[in-house]
Amino acid sequence: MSQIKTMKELADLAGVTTGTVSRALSDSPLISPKTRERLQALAREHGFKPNLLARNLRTQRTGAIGVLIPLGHEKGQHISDPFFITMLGYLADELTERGYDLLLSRVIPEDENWLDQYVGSGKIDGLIIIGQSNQSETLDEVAARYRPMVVWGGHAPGQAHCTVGSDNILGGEMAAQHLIDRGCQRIAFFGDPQALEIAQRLEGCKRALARAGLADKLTVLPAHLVAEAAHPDIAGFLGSVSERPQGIFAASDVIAMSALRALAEYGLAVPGDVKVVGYDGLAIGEQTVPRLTSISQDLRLGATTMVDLLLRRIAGEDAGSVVLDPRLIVRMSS
Amino acid sequence: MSQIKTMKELADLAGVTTGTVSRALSDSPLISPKTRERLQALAREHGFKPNLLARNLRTQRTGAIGVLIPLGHEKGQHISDPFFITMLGYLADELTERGYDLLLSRVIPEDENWLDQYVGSGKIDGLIIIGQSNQSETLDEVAARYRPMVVWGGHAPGQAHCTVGSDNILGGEMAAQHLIDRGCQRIAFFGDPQALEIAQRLEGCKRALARAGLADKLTVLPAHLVAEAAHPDIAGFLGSVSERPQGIFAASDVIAMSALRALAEYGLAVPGDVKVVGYDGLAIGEQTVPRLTSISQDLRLGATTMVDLLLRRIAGEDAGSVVLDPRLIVRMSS
DNA sequence: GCATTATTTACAATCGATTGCATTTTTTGT
DNA sequence: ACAAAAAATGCAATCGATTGTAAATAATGC
Repeated sequence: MSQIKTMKELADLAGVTTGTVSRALSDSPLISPKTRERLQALAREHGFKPNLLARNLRTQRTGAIGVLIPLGHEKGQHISDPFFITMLGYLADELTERGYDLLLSRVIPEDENWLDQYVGSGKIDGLIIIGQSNQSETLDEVAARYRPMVVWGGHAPGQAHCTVGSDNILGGEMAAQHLIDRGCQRIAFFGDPQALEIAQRLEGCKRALARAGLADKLTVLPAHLVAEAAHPDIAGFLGSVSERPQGIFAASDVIAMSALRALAEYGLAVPGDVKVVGYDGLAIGEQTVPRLTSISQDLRLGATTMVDLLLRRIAGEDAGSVVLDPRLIVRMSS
Repeated sequence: MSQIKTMKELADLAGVTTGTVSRALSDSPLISPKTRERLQALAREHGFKPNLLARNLRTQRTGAIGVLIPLGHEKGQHISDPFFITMLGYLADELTERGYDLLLSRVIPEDENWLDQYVGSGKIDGLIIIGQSNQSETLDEVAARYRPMVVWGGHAPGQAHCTVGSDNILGGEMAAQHLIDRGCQRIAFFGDPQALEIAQRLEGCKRALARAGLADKLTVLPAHLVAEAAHPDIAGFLGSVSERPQGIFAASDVIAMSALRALAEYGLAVPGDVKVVGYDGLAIGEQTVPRLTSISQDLRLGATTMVDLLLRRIAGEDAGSVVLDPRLIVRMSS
């Protein structure tokens, strides 16, 4: 049995034209059930798979969604970052469920118009960007002319691009309030407020502290987001402060894990000596010792929502930003 | 300035034909420097990006490499598994560096000929598969007719598909020998030997134990690969065994992390009461408490090697399997 | 200055499928 | 059995680029 590569070959073999084959294989009602089945059987028998490029060129859709992270302020951050990776996994599940493929490309931050590499190249039907980093202006600018784009991150008033993310201010407030409830007075915030989301979490943290009259007890350590880079930041901090914090609010679970490790190295008990709260609610927090208390963002819901919005925008609808509720997950570290 | 979408438009604007534009933009020597620069400037000015689908259809290459995991024996395993994700990150880095995109699609294990979804659909130039699971036969079969395919995993004699992976038998031997060197007698192996790689690691483990005359001291627990599923397996095991093992060799770092957690819950000190060695050498092992001793597979090198082999196979060369050296990384858990 | 060669550019086929419209075949009504 | 309506198929343009070949223009030699 010769291998059938194109519709033309299959059509010749069956004594019909490619048009008929095309319709038969796509279950068009214009075709008689008899020939439809005959052609489908023939296609199956010869293992014929239509060339998707040709189909896509004709139908003007690719069936692929681009996913990327802009790493503006944090060069060292790798695609293998747990948060990104978790989100990527959910997106992959969600997109494939809906018949889309996921096209992952690395962003070269040096390139001025990095977004245009994707947009308009015809390779993707839409774009999901994970994390704004410090690229909000670029995103706003592109959003003006490219509609099918959804961004994971913080939502700020006046923002032109469509975002999905948790209420970072509320989440920050919840984390700080939890530490306060647990009896902490001196609180340290680990995270670099250059990124919008982290700035918002810090903002919420400050609000809770102010309400409790503890505004002057806050220390902010602009720790890196990458685990390897965060650890020395944190170890250095713990070694140098005169008054050890009673509670640590880490702006991400990855930072929190570095904090747990550094604390263990200093012989400090968690939650006995120091209580720790992370942010993200990653699965990895279940595996730390002690298991990590965290402000959970429902990333699965986040992924679903992003895909939802994106498909609606692809369909021409003008779907707007969504803010999700953060949730406190109390485990063993607080 | 109107938006130029196609070459035809640009050609009309410049008063030439699409052929000329095409050659000008691809720096063909058939074009005069003068018109080349004029057209390139015009293209830049109007932000023209050629449609990649059309190009790909014509040139018969897509510039994308498919990446997938077959999850034959472990349905619950998710794309967000740390090992897969780490490998994915390296692959993404490596592929994009060489100008390829990475197309990630989920595999539906129910579908009989899942591989044909990719192969021959014209969407990808080559395929990288991470982990053989229990699908070795399928892979062999497809490898016979589809050349540009490379698989991460164990290499077995008589295997038709091209693999890259560490020497799992040697790695298993190293892990067990390390535990023996540390004074362990009773050793437990955590991992399900259904998968080829894990079976090989167990084999190496057995060899080392036999050499030390400890062959009868081995217990095998076929723990799941997924962290959430592995934990109950392990906790149950620790709760039920009469003689607690002195050393644990976990077939993956993810399993090892579950073990660390379970041990902590049972009040057992690591490495005091029980010593633990993982496999993979994932970055996450740096963040556990205590930091995890592991048999490291150089995943970055692995990714580079896979891409190398794949591109050579795409070029028609008949590149064969590669076995990498495992390396023992001693941290704090042993 | 004219024939000849070297450069440039235009023309048109091609990649492999989809789809509106024309045409043929089948079915229905009477 | 024949006209009219309905269903099935064929025809050919199309998506947007690439590329071999032919044609037009410019450069060279004598």
